[in-house]
Amino acid sequence: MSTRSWARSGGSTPSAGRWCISTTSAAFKRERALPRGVRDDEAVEATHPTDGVRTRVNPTASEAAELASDGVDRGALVTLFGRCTVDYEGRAASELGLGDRHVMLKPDGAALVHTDEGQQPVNWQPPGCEHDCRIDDQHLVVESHRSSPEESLVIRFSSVAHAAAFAADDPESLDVVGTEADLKERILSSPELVESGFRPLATERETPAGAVDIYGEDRDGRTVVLELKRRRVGPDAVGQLSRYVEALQRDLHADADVRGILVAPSVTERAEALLAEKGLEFVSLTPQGK
Amino acid sequence: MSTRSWARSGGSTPSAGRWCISTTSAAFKRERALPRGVRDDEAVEATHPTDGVRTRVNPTASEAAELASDGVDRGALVTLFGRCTVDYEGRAASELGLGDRHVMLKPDGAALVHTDEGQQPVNWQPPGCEHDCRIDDQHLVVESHRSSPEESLVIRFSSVAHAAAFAADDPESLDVVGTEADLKERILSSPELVESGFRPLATERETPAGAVDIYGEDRDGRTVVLELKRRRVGPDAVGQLSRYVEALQRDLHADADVRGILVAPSVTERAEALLAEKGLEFVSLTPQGK
DNA sequence: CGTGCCAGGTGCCCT
DNA sequence: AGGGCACTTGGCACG
Repeated sequence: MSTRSWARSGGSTPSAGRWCISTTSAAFKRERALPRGVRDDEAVEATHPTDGVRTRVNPTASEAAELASDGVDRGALVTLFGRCTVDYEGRAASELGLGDRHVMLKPDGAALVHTDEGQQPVNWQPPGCEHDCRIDDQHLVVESHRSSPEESLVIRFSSVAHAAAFAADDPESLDVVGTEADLKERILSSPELVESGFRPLATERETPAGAVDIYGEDRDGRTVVLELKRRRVGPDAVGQLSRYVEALQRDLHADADVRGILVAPSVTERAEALLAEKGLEFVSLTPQGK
Repeated sequence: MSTRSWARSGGSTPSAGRWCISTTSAAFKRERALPRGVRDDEAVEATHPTDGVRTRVNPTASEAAELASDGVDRGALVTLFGRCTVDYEGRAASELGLGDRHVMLKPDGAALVHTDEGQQPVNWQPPGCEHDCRIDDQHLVVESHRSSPEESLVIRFSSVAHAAAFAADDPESLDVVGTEADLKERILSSPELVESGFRPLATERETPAGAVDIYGEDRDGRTVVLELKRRRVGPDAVGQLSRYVEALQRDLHADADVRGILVAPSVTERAEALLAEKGLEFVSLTPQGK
């Protein structure tokens, strides 16, 4: 009943992963023709473009384990819903008593345990894990494990209300607008937004303290360091800018006059006080038209 | 077809949420007796302890919308799998073309869109949203919306391969070991781990720059500020400690001698350089027995 | 509600 | 593999 993740052994490139998944869809249909001696509350065959679904309601532990193991083996996205306990040990350790949760096993090795509350999973495992679905003492046990760091997630079901395996084909990638990168582009194409006469000279300029977002000169030829934030900032951003300014002052000359400007939609009160204390400046700018 | 979230209107306390959900389970059973003129590939009735599951494979858009809307209304955890586009607009904005994804709508108003890759959802909405499941131009459209900030997530399905609603009862809370709080407890009960003669005087002591993790005195009566981190730290933590030390030096007396000690498993090279530069110290400690 | 900060943060890019 | 940092960060605790 041990399982193997295609996504890991098949290669880490997205295209390889996608290929696995599209073949999975066909494999699903072949599999369905086989008599398995199980109740047919599985997925009905469909001509739907999105095919490749295996489902089971209130399965036995064995049925759930078979479906989950098979799905993992085929590179499907597997979901389980039922009453379970969850134990994690790795960078930290955690215990979670019996309750109803939704478990998702991804073909890239990620595992997610969701309760009915919160955006974040109550427990998880990052991509790159091995999913193992087995029967232990008549119950379904799902274990996701990885090395470096050594981490293991063990989900013990007392009952499974639903098990499903989905063959997913997703060629698209997300396109986001309104990030810090957009703010950078905006400033580079319209430097006067920072102040009249500002000339950007480099981005990601390296200093002993790290890379500066935008490095340039003001109208008087003084060195200017910009730290960009896409949202309202607190003291941490001031510390970051301060480190860069100090590093550049050391790096250039002892008497170098380096201006540091924090560019963000707004600053908190404490951050503003820190800015004043360090002799740093602030310019209000937002990524997009907002 | 508009929906309403029980978890939001019913109150924000966990116990209230749980009460809603347990009643939901009963409501599910009542509902199931009603003839609805739909194919019965829904969940079979079961005596299983984890009950309250409605499932539909390859539903029509209307069937999926009905199941999802009904589930949301009843405070269930709703999942959809199918081919869809996703548009988000709020703090930022994003577009995602057609692909197979898994959508989860939680009774607390959270929404998650997962592809077959990655631990993180490709799109999401935090708790507190209103989920709306409707038919638009023959297709299922799910919209999760919230105000303050104004944010909306729109999922347009070209086809739905699977729809499900789960009544979840989860009375347990997660117990984690190995956090910064554990490290704090460890130091408070064994201050000599930091250094011989160290005496903690306060935790979360307020300074103009923020609250100090542990505040105390060394064997010579000098003020000591501890900044704790559960894992290996970078320059940010040094900046944090530095801010506290500077603030305390100002706050006490101009000539106050304040020591700053970073307590963590280890530090990066650049962080170590920053520590030396600022005259701060480092003590290696880990939350648990690790 | 905003401010500040931890998190098993995750993800991305770089060396 | 490790470092540095952005993120629609999320989540919590506190004023």
